[in-house]
Order: sequence, then C-alpha cells, then structure tokens
Amino acid sequence: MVHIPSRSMSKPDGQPVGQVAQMLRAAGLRPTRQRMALAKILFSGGNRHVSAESLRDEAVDARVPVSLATIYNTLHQFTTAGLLREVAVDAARTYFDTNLSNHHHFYNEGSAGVCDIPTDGLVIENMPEPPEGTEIVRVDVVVRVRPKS
Amino acid sequence: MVHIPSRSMSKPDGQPVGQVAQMLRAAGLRPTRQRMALAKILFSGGNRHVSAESLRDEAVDARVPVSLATIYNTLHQFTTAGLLREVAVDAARTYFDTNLSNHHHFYNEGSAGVCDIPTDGLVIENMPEPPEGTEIVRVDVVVRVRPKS
DNA sequence: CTGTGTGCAAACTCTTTGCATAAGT
DNA sequence: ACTTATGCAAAGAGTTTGCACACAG
Repeated sequence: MVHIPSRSMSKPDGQPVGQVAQMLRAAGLRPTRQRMALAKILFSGGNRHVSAESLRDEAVDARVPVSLATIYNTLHQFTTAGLLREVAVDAARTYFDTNLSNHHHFYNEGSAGVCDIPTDGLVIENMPEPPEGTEIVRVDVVVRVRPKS
Repeated sequence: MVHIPSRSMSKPDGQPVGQVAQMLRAAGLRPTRQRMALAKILFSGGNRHVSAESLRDEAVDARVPVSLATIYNTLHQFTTAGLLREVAVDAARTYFDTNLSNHHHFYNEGSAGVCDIPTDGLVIENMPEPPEGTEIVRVDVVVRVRPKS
C-alpha cells in the first residue's frame, strides 16, 4: 500500500487539511464529517440558496448521512460564523444564501425559488432615517415574481 | 323600551348596515359577528401591523369571543379579498398590514415590531428585468433595524 | 330553513431540544 | 482522555383542518 498525498486527506495525526477544513477552523468550528460535507455542498458551486430540506435532499443524494437536526444546527452555526446569510422571503420556510455580498433577491412565488439580483442592478435612494434609538442592520429587497400567465 | 337608531345597528330585518358591514359585503364576505369585530379592530385606527396572536390579544381585550382558528381564517380571507396585505419580514411570524398602498417597512429585530416607511421616503432605481417567463408581482423592501447599543 | 361561519381540538409543518452515543483534537 | 458534535425522538411554535353546532340571510 502506497501513500498518495492529497489536499483533502488527513495528515499523519489525522487532522484534515483541506480548504474546507481550514474554512471551518477559521470560523471556529471543528471540521467534522457532517460540517465538511455540508460545507462542500454549499460552497463548491456558485451562489446557492438552500432551505433546510433542500440541503438535506442534497446530502442524501451525496450519500452523506446527516440528520435534519444537524442540518438546522449547521446552517445556524454557519450563519452565526458569517459563512451564510439568512434570507426572509417566505414565512413558511427559511432560506440561507451563500452569497454574503450586498445584494437582493427575486422570489418566484410559483416555484418557491430564490435567486440573486446583482448589486449593480438595483439602487435605493432617499433612504429614510430609522426610528429613534435604532440603527439600520441591513436592507433587504425582495422582488416577488410569478410565472407569466 | 324605545328604539334608538344607530349607524351600526341592525335594520328591522336584522341586516347590519354599518360601514364595516358594507365593506365586508363589498368584499364578498358575510358580515358575521367575528368578522365585524376584527374588521373594526383592524380598520378603525391608522395603519396597523398585526400578527394572528396580537390580533387575538386585542380581540380578547375588546371582549370579543373569537377563536384563534377564526383569527387565522379571517386574516387570510381579508387578505384574499384585498383588505389586507401579508408582509414577510420574519420567518417566525406572519404579519398582516392594513396599509394597502405601495410602501415599505422597518422591522425592529429587537422588539419584532413592524412600521411603515412612507412611499416617498425611498426610491428604487435601475430595477432589473425579472427572470424569463416571470412577471413582477411586487417589490418588498425591509429595512432591518435594531436598538442602538 | 339552508348554507356558510365558528369553535374546539387534533393534525400538520417546520424547527428546536435533551440526552445517550460517536467523533474530533 | 476530554470535549464537542451528532442522531434520534420527542417537544415546541405557529398554522391549518375536520366536524358538530350556531348564526346570517
């Protein structure tokens, strides 16, 4: 048996050293199997918008054994760690967005799908002062669309 | 016993003739006790933002016997009838808004309170084209604020 | 009277939690 | 070894539904 080195393999002492593992470490999260797997699903494509359930489905497809509770935990941990952003478009489901930059969303009420609006595609002017004693955290714009009839 | 006429009393045949009753009739909804009571709570002040639970609390305060299921039914019926508008600011709770005009919202993440941003206080420019095969239903802007620390 | 609305309680969905087991360092 | 994460199942919140009774027309 010959040892074949690889970016995503473990060091002799067993510590994973891949990019994903380092991203998790940097965020203060231990690179466990489930977190690594979910992080790979989430961050190895372009920008993604997932719900807990859609991510679970992807994990199942990828043969990753992970419970729904862990999906929720992980999504919130990633959000707290600044790796994901929560998007409130529909009261029925919570969506998470891998795109952390300042941008907004289309929400298709027919398919319940979310997609990005590029930052430069929309400008808000004449922003009002927030109520006294409060400060602005973020401005979310949701452009609701539906299939043309 | 003397008959004292009033705008909100019933006609001899028992049909309520108040403004609220007529609003409901116009919307195709029978002016029942509960719907009348909830409509009065909702539409006899300025613009309101309610959740099912806050409306139930108000109904209890107003000595209106109404079940939570009826609150939900009524809110959705009013929304479908175009008397209310649903506002998606927080995935945890559904808010309904009596202000039907084109406007946006402040959402206080600390108190979970919603309030209006006047239409003229915010302008969106350079609106992008919606995805192919879809048309824009509405644009919602939520300015998330939190108590100043 | 006839049909619609309401209340109640139970069902349902999405999400969170408690605790024993498994995995990471 | 010691600590933290995971899985499972059960609880929890908010919302919806089914059915018998009550009310509006």
